[in-house]
Amino acid sequence: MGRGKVQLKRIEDKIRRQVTFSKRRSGLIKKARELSVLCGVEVGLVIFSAKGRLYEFCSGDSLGNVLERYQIHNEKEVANPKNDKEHHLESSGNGTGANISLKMIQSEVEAQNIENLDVTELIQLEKELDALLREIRSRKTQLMMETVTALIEKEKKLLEENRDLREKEVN
Amino acid sequence: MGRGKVQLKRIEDKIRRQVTFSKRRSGLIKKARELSVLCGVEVGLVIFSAKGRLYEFCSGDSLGNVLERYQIHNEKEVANPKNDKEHHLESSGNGTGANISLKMIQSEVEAQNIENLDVTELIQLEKELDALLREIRSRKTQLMMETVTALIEKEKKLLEENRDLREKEVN
DNA sequence: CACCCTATCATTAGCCA
DNA sequence: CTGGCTAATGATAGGGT
Repeated sequence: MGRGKVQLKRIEDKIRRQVTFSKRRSGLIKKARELSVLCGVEVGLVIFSAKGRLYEFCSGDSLGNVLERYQIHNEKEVANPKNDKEHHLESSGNGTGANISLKMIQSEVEAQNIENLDVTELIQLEKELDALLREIRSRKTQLMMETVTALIEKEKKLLEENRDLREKEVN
Repeated sequence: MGRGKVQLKRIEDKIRRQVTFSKRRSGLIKKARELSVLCGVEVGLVIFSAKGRLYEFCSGDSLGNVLERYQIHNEKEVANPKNDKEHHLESSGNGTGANISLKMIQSEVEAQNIENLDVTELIQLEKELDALLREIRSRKTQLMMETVTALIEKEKKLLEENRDLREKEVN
């Protein structure tokens, strides 16, 4: 396809490879979806980008058996931080862009049933969700770093305070 | 594709559906192979036919190989935490799987100049490094989570101790 | 079913904004 | 990097063997 014939070997140019990956990845996922819908079969697809990013497609549940491992993997990345956010991380900056976007998207999704959205709207929604996901991941790391730093400082202070109190007790 | 435009819904006619399944299945697998080769990424694909027959494609040796990575990865995540709970951020790095792999790879790379490796060896090396990178990223997250948990617990203890000491002082 | 053919539709490589 | 554009290749529905 395209202007030139395709060689069945690794694309050496980094940029071209990245672009091709992006295009063909979505194409492959589309094909997988079509196969599962048209033929009513279960399809599972996982793609690891060179940078270790995971892209996946899954048509049904029984296949979830196979892909469960990946979902477990995802849960560890997504679910765990969430718990701790409620637990301890909430002290740092909130009202972030992610939160705002999330609310906007949630209301958008609630406002009109997804079934009623056309392709353009779905693509737009998809983009927003993708961007949000990236933002969330980045934010997650940032928050965890801040939390660790804060906790270490707090620990230092408490240790000092503690030492002082002990000294007083001795006197 | 083909003589008629395609509808994005299940093909009702059994025969047509079966034929389409057969054709598109091979097409999908071909696309998956192309993506993995052209872009040098790992792709895993499983297709369950209506009768439960399994068709699969994997960029490496077997689909299990790709999935195995996560199993191994998960086992390590479950088995290791005990060792590292005591450590803080600064005291990381001991005989983890990642380190062992790293040493192996480092010695491998040092032993023979990269320039002298052939494509097969380079692909193998690439896979190892890719797997290692993913492992490291996951491990990073895990360690940070553990660190946060440990620090929170330590903070609790210190606060209690602190309170006790203050009470003593009052008396 | 599997393979062959071919008109048509679908995907995409290369470019550019 | 993200999004069109277009030419050209690639995939495939329908039909035959």
